[in-house]
Amino acid sequence: MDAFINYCNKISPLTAEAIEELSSRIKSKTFKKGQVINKEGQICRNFFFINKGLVKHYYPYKGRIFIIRFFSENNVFTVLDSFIQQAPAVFTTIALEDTETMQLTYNDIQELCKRHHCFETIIRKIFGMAAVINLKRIKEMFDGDATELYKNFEIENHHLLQRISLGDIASYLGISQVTLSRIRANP
Amino acid sequence: MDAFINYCNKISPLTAEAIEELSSRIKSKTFKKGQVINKEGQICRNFFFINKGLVKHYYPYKGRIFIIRFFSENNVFTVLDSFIQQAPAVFTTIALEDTETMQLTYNDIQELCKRHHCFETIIRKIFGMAAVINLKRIKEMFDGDATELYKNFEIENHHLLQRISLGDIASYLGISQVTLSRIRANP
DNA sequence: TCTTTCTTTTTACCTATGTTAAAAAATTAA
DNA sequence: TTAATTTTTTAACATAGGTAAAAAGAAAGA
Repeated sequence: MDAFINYCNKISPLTAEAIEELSSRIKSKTFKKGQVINKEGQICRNFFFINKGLVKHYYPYKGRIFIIRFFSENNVFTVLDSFIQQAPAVFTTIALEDTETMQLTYNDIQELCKRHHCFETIIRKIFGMAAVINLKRIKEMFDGDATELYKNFEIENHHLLQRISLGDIASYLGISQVTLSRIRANP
Repeated sequence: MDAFINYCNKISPLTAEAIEELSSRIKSKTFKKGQVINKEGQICRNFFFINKGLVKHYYPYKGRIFIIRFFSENNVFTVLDSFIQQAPAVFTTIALEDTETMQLTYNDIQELCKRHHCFETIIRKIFGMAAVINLKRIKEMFDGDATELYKNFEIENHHLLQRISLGDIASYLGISQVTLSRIRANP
């Protein structure tokens, strides 16, 4: 829990009262490797902070899967569209490793934002950063051919390279496993 | 200006004081068709509301251009990454039609957020929506082949179809003009 | 109205990447 | 350690869509 409060404080300072209320609301929850955290069609009612582990967030389409993003320790995540609109998710989220999280419900976030301006500031900044990250992802998807996409991924996600399978990297880049294997063979 | 206040109030109510301060800070600015609003490399210092007109937001890469998004009347826009981080933009924004906007500076937004919790709530929601829209765009980019991408675009942007050139639509979909022309020929 | 410029379509050709299937390698379980 | 399962590589083939260039059409300026 301290890790999350720390994470928040780095973004913008929390008052003592906000920390107290936050602490009383936040709950911990762990997921086993391979466990579904939120399935498509299901409303995502929680906002997570990852203490430890790795998660993939994907879009199942015509039998293939397309990975939107990976989330790892010391980051927040939620099924953004589903959470914000409290509507069924089009994405599925599953744990790629045993994962420990802290969570706040939709209602917790609403109440904390309403009661503590300092917390609303933090959420505003988190949402802003999420928008920027998604924007960057759109840009990257345009960046040239499969080889360039992979080179880019290697640079941007160096720290995760060994933890993610080739198949999942291919799904993230929107190319086939075979193509990615070819790229690795002829660098 | 009323249009923007209206837009805000629909998201979450503003107090009278917030409206007053907002009114005193907001400025109007118009752009001629083809005029650059913000160029890559340049820091975007403003947050815009479009009263009238159409804008394209693109990523110039290796001689080609890739359009991230179109913005039209009754919507806010800014070069999100550049604005939030006050860092040089990687995108360029230009007016596709004569465009009338209202604008607030980075500093205006910071001050308004700090002084009026109600305004911070609105910005939080706007950023949240921006993140969701970008997420949706990522998803759409995975949606099948060029033909499906175009069908999708036709549905989602029906109201803009007649205002955007074939070349720009192709740039938005990440396909060549020739391919799009082929698609239109063989529906 | 005629000319110039910009946009869209068509044609021809080529290459990157998808698909399917099978072999090889690596990881996990027994 | 061996067996079972999963992941990665390799090969052969098919094709969607890219590039370049020219023709046709539409819009803008003189």
